[in-house]
This record gives sequence, structure tokens and C-alpha cells, in this order.
Amino acid sequence: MSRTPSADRPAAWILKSEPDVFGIDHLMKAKDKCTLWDGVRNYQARNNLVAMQVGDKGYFYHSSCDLIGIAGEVRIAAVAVPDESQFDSQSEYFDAKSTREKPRWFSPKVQGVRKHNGVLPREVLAKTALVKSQLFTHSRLSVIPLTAAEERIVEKLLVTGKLR
DNA sequence: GCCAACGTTGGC
DNA sequence: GCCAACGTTGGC
Repeated sequence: MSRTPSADRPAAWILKSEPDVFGIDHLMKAKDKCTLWDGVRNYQARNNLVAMQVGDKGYFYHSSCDLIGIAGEVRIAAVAVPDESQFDSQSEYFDAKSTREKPRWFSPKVQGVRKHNGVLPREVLAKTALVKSQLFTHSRLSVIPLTAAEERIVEKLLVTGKLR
């Protein structure tokens, strides 16, 4: 996986999580507001996690819940390291085909920046050009890159108070 | 709880 | 290498 600097890199990421399991509140209360983003077991999402660089911006997205949408902002605090849970036979994320020499799954360190003053609902995002983003075209992908134009749309919606 | 989308697995 | 079966995700 190459790490080409700036130009064609995403302007921001969307990180999905179920708030009942781990939501923005959990992140903001964590030590240093940091967590290792583990448990992702999808190759496309994995590739996105590995492409993340320190300082990258992300949006914390609540999925599979009452109020689906963007709930906060995060930043990447450290590049991805092998996801420990893949080696743990007791873990639900255990992967028997993964080895320490050749890990399959990786976890960047994600730090909470802020919890928004409400949730920017998915249905609001759906009314914008974001319908063309992978958030909508790849509904099951849990780690999603945003272009600069897409990020601007999100920022605008946040500023204009489309929160619920 | 249902179901569509879609990624993964395994038989051939 | 194809493709049917199966499992999972996630919106509704």
C-alpha cells in the first residue's frame, strides 16, 4: 500500500460505529480521547484504515441506531498497527488465518476532537451531492473516504445547523 | 424483525 | 476460475 503525499488523498474519512457498542460519547471519555479502531474485517475498509495518516480528519458516524448520522469529529493520532484482536482466539474478531508475521487487519489510533451539538442526520446528507459518495453507494462499507468537495458539504451542513 | 446489498467461502 | 450458498451489514 503506497502512501502518496497529499494530492490524491481523501480530504477526510467517515468512520462508522454503532453508538450502543462504541459511540462518540465513549470516545470522548476514553483516555486521551483515543482508541484503536479495531474489529474491522473487510478488505476495502482495511485498505482505507491503512491509508490514514497522522492528522487526517474524520467524522464519527453513528450507524444502526435511532438517529443515524455524523455525531462528531475525530483525527488520526497514529497510523495503523496490527489489530491485536485478530491474534486472540478468545476474541470475536479472531482470525485463524492471520499471523504475527503477516497480519491481515490493522488499527489506526483515533482521537476525539469534538462531539457535535447534535447529529447531522443521514437523511440530510442524502439530500446533497453526498448521495454520490461511498457513504451511499457502498452502504455496507464502514470506513469511507471523502473528497474535498464532499467534506465541504459536510462542513457547510454543520455550520448551518442542520443538526438534530 | 425484515430484507437488500454485497463480501466470502467452498464445491466443482 | 466460476458461481451458488451463505453470512453480515446496516437502513428502514
